[in-house]
Amino acid sequence: MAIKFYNTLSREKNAFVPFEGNTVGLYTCGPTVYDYAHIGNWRTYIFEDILRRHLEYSGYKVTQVMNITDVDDKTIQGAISNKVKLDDYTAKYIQAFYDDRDLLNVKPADFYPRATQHINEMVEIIKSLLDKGIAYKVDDGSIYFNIDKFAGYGRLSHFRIDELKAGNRIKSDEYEKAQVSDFALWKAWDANDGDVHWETELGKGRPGWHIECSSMSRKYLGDTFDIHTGGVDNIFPHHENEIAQSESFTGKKFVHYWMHSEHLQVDGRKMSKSLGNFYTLRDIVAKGYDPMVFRYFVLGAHYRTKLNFTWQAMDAAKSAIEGLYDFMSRLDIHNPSGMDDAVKHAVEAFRDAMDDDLNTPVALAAVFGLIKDVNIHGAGGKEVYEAMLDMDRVLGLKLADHVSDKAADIPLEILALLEERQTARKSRDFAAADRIRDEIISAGYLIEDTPEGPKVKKA
RNA sequence: GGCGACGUACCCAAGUGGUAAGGGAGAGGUCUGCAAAACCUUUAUUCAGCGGUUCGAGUCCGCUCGUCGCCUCCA
Repeated sequence: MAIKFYNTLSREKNAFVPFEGNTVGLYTCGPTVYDYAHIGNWRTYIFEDILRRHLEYSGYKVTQVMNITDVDDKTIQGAISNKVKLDDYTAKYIQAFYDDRDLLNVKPADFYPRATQHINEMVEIIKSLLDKGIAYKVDDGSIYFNIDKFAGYGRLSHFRIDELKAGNRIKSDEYEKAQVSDFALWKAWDANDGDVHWETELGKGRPGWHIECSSMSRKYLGDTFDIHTGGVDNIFPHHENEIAQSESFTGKKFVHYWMHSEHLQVDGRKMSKSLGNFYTLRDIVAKGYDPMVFRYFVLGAHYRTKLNFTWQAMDAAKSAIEGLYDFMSRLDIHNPSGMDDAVKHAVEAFRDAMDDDLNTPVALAAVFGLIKDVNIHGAGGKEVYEAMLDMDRVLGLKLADHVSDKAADIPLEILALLEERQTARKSRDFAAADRIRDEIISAGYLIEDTPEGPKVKKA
C-alpha cells in the first residue's frame, strides 16, 4: 500500500509521490519564541515528528526545516519590558524549546533558521515583489502585498477575497493599507519597536511574519518542495500568504502537499497563548507525568481530529503506556519465541495504518494486537522485541528503554529485603513478610509475585 | 453574517456502504498465605435526533439540535 496523505489544498487524501526521487523536502512552521511552547504547540510538533519518522521509516530521505520566529510584536515587547536585547530575550525560549523537544523525543529538524538571520533573503523577495507591482509601499514606509495581484489567493483556505473584505473586522482606519486584507511584508520602524530594526534598501524596519517562511523555505528547500505543515490556524492567513508571496516571486508551484494538524483543546475550548488557558510541558512534568505520557496521549487520536486535553485522559494514557513498558520488560530479548506470524501480521497492520494518512490510533491498536497475541501464546522473544522496536522507530515512545534485566537497576539493599521476605514467607511468618513488603513499597518499588518467584520493579 | 469541522459505550478514540478497532475505567476469573502486579474473559442490536437514497448507512443526501473552529496574532 502506498502512502496517502490528506492534502489541505485538494481536500482529499492523495497518494504521496515526492517531487524528486526518494528525497522529501519538509517545511514545518515553528515556534515564536516569546514564551514557552504550550502543549497545543507540541501536539503539532509531535504530528510533524511522526510524519517525518514515518517517511524515513518508509525509506525516504527527509530534509526538515523548522523556522524560529524570533522577531515579531510579542518578542519585541517581551524584550522591551524585560529591558534586554531581543536576542537575549529569545535565547531563553529557544533553549527551552529544544529542551522540551528532546524530552518529547521529537527528532531535531535538519535546520532551525531564525528570522533575524535571514533579513537579506526576505529583502530580496520583497524588492522583487515591489518591482513587479505586486507589493506597494505606503507613506510610513511599510510595504504590503496586494492580494488582488495574485489570482490564486484563497485557494488553500477556500476564502474568497470579497468574503474576506465583507467579513473583516479590522478597523481599517488604523491602517494605511489599500485594503484591509492586504498583509504586511515589511513593517516600518516606529517607537514601539525600540532598538529592534534593520537598515535595508527597503528602509528602516523589520520583516512581516509571513515573508520569513517564504524566504527560509526557499533557501533550504528550493522554490518548490514537497510538504508544508502547521496547525490548522495557520491555513489562513499565514499559509495562504506564503503561497501568494512565493509563487508571485518564483512563478513556480510552491508546495505539493499541505498538511495541517487540528487543535488540542483544553476542557473543550481552544487553547492559545492569548486566551491564557494553556499548559506547558513543564506543567505536565510538574504533575509527575513522564513526557512520553503526553506523546502517547497525542498519538491516541488522529492528527486531523480535535483532541481534548484533560487530566483524566492523561491518566488513561499513563496506564496505557505503562502497560507497553511492562510488556517490554517481560520480553526475552535474546531467544526467539515462534511468534513470527503474529509479528508479521502486526507490523503489516501497523504500516498500513501509518500509510493511511498517519492513522496512529489504528497503528497503536496493531501494537496492542501483537501484545495480546504474545500474552496468549505465553511469552514474547527476540522477534517480538525487534518488531516492537521497529514500530517504535515511528512512534518514538522510547520502548527500548524498558527492556528486561531491570534487576540491574534495583539497589542491593532492596534485593536483600526481598530475600529476607522470601525467608519469612517460607517459614510462614507472614506478618514479617508483609512488614518487609511495606518497607520495599515505601522505598518506591513494587513486588510482583509470579509463578516463577518474586520480581521487583520501580513503582 | 461568510466559510468549515465535529457529535460513536462510564471516559478517550478508530471506523474508506456490507453488518461497531484499540486504550482507560468497571465487573468476573487465573495466580497468590493474603494482597499487589501481571494475564485471561467481559462491557454499544447500536453510532445526537428526524426523514430520505440503497438489497444494505455510523458511513451518502436533507433538515433539526448541540459543540468547536477559521474569517484578527495564534500550533
